[in-house]
Amino acid sequence: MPQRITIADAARHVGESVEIPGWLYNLRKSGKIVFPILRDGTGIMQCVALKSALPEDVFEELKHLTQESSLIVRGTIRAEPRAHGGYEMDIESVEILQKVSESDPYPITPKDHGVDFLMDHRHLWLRSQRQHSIIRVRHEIIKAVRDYFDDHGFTLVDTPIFTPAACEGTTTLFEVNYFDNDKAYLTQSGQLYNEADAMAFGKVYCFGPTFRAEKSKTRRHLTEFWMVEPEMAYADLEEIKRVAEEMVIYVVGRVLEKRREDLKILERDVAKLEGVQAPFPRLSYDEAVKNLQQHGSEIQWGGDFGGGDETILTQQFDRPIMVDRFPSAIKAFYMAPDPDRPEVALGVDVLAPEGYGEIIGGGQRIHDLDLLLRRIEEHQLPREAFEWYIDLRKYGTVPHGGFGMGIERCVAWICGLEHVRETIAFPRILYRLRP
RNA sequence: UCCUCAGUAGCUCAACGGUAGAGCAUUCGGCUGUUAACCGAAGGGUUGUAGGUUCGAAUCCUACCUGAGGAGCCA
Repeated sequence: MPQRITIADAARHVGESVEIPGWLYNLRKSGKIVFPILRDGTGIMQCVALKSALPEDVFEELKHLTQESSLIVRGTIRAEPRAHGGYEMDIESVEILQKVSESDPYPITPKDHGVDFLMDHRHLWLRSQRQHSIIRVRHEIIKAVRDYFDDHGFTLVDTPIFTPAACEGTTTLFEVNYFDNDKAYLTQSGQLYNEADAMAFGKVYCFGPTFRAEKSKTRRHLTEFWMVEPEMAYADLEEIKRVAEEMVIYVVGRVLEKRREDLKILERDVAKLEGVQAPFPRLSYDEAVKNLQQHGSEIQWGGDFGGGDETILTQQFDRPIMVDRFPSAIKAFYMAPDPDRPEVALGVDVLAPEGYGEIIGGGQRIHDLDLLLRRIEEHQLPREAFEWYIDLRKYGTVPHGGFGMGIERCVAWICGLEHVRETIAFPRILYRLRP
């Protein structure tokens, strides 16, 4: 039996007789020679079958093979400059596991398709080259994020998905009716639990899915998305900004190092990613508002940025920017106020360049017991639900904070995608639950 | 939730008041180096649904359904 290899490994088996299990990606034929294009999940490789070199029935079978039929090809690997990827297999024999029916052919052809059709066939769309590249970049981003935190003294302490109380507004929560005496919700953030974990371990992070029942129908929103959230005890806003900047630079660098081929398939302008270096421009909210007004925005001090505002702001820079000290009034109850200017909060947003918008939001949390109690009251939150959270301010409270980074927005930015729906295998967006 | 746009062959689109068409996919034929291969032929349609205007509607009008883009909200 020949050795079984993958297409990604083909270069190391030149001249050897091997077998590759896979699927038929495409087939080109020209009389007495056919070129089956094989994919196996690790890559795509052209094979060559000559009528004169094969038994009649094998050649005929191959000639009529349909797209996405499953097969094992056996033959010899050869370096071939005419083939994409530089290697080719001279087919000696094939084993067809299943021939896709001609009467019900594979729906995704090598030609163009519309968004609706592709989304309805997402389970098959994942087989195409472009989707492979995106998912591989996503994998690298997640691995780089984990490596960054693992190598900088953070402990992974994951937080629950079912939560009894809201982290932010209650209008955007998914309610779950299961627990007898309590309403439960799907988490929108692990942050509150992260704070407890940080008081136990110092530096922690969580990484998992989060859920937002927002009626958002834009290219930047998913109802279910993945978020990484670090939280640090004894950290102030400047430290939080430093870590966010360092992590983003590390992640972008890793993708450039390991997944350059995929960025090429995605036709990403890597020069734009190579420019992602320290220091990121830092603006205060005050400066950002002034800047936006000068560029024709209607924004007034006290208001939140609109989608257009983020674009105006980020277009002026060649790398992500950090905007801090937003008005406390538009931020969550737990945000620490600036001691010198209580009307602004010690929060920071990181905005990606090229119009990709907010990828990180974070800041310093309130660590003073009395102030936290006051804020819970002002926001009319049920104190009972927050008793455990309040405890963190009773037993050895310290300045602390962290941030959350949305993985899908980060993938969309690094890959240069128009829409976040391609950044996850099975996206959940408004009005779309299937497949 | 609101605003805008779009639904025609399996897919991508054309026809914009007067006989519904092309490319790809599928089938058959041709081609020994193709690169979304190419060349020839065939099959494939209640034009999203319901109603209306008209001698005549894919085309104009109304409602609904589905999708896309955007707004608000957010990562």
